[in-house]
Amino acid sequence: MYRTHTCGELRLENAGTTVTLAGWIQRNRDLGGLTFVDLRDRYGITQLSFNMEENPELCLQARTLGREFVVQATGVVVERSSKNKNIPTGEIEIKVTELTVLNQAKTPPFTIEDETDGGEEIRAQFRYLDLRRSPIQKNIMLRNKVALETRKYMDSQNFVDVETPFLIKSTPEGARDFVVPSRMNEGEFYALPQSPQTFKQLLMVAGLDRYYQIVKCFRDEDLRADRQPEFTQIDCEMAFVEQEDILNTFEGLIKQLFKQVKGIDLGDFPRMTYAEAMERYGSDKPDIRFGMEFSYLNDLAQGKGFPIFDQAETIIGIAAPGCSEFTRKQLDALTDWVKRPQIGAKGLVYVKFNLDGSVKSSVDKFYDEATLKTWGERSGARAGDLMLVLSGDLQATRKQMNELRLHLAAELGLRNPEVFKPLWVLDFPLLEWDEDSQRWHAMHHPFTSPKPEDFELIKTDPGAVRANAYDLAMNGVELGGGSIRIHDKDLQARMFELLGFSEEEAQAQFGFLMNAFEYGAPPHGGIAFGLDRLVATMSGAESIREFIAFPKNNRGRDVMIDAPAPLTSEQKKELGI
RNA sequence: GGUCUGGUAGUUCAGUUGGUUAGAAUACGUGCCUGUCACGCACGGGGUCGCGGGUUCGAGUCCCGUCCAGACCGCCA
Repeated sequence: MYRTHTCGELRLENAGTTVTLAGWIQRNRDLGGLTFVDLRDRYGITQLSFNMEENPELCLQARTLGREFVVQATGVVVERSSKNKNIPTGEIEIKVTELTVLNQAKTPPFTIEDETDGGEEIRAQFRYLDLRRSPIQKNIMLRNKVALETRKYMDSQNFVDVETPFLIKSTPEGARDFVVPSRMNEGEFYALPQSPQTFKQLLMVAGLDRYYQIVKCFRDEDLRADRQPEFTQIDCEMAFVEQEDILNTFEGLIKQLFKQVKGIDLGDFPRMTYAEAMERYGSDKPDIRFGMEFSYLNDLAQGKGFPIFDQAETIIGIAAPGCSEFTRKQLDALTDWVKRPQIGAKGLVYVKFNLDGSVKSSVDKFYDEATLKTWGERSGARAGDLMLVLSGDLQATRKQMNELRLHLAAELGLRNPEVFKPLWVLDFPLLEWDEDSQRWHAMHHPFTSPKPEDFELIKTDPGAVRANAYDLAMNGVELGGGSIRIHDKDLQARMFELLGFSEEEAQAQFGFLMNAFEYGAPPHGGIAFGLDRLVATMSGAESIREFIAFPKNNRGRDVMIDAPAPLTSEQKKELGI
């Protein structure tokens, strides 16, 4: 037996018992006559003690233990004469009588401690060492807990876990596919699924009624802190449901997860239409932990001789609480920030509502104090607040102001990682116009059903058609989204037509689905949550990489195994590529 | 495809206006030390300043190119 206990469980009440522990050497403190060794495993750290007078041979051996050696130690649990209040095992130590080095270790390239000295690159390269660190292990275990509680909830709601294939067919809609050459069908390729979308719909046609899967999805697109080429979804589909049923079922899931995993009661989730979210926050995933909502100032700011505003389609202001004391330097920094190419604003107007009641703005030349105060009233600015105003084309200005709002809130500490504010965003547009290909694209995917009452608009004003599609946003992050699907063959065919598919193309690519719809497809709908993002959000983190055991870097490389890598010419020949 | 930031000891970083032998902390090695827990003290080894080119009497420092890393825009049904 390698161990009788873990390194995290022994307490004062265990004193006097003989135990055997096994783990990694965290640190070695050689005091001359005494040597203390911290032994670490997943569960914690326990101190081993060695005394030169009592057992010189063993003490000399202990001095040779290097960082990350794997050792087994047997000894008696004793109360420490000087205790360490900072760790749970700090009242005891093991007076070692037997010590075995199970494996030696090279000095690791960075310290295996909570606050490591290693940078991202070196930690990625030695990911198995980074994973020894407690904060990362906590993330991985949190992920496990979320997955486990998800399965419990889904099971309690009668969902069936069904595996769907990874080797499927490439489709032109949506993200780029990862492709896999077929050896047995030379010149032909599988694609890895961007999501199990069509399969879960077929499972509804099959009568499985309630499906879920915690499943890898693959998208060959550029990476971000919150985007990996392979990521995990909690993928779900239900038959004989309306939107309301789905929202309730999965509001229940997220509530349950926060309750079980974080001990947090989220309460009922507020709802907002897409149109309202865009109007009030300029985002389809607004962070509603703080205010600073948009106010539209066209009627108050135009016609007063300020040409920039007079020529603008939209003028949007937000009130930053308590920021009237911002210095010239701070305001310049904000202006530079919005003028960066990534944001692309032309400039930034400010209005300071000073605590003494006076008003100072960068456009005092054009607007008197009374006018500026009407702006303040509309935006809800109070004495001590700073109003920031952007103008221009409606869509661009909303987008810019959204970025500014989030940036400023982060600087002001308003994006509190301990606070969780879910929000259902409803009634997404069915379609969006794509300038590059000069055609309509499905905003969600081509299987999303339009709202019946907007149906007639498909011919006259496709962009105005709303879909039975919904997202769950939390703290400015899109946690998941879904829709009620089309289950009628003719409607699905019309949708493909609208998206620019010829009948032949539609049949070739999605014929299996439309054919299935001819054999009794029930009304159905579903949703999918990004597990990586969900877990990161629950931890108050923005990057999902620390919640994935073996993530890719920002160029899609695994720097530990050095993938992707070239194939040998023999392999390529065999694959016919 | 683009924007920005960075690359100097094993690691994290500093390096002034271009100027002597490139530093600190930590890690590592050796020695001393009986209650440490980021132990302490002393000594020591450790550098292709990412790579290539250019300017200059002289480049870690300036210029051009390139590679790598990170964040973002585009992209992500």
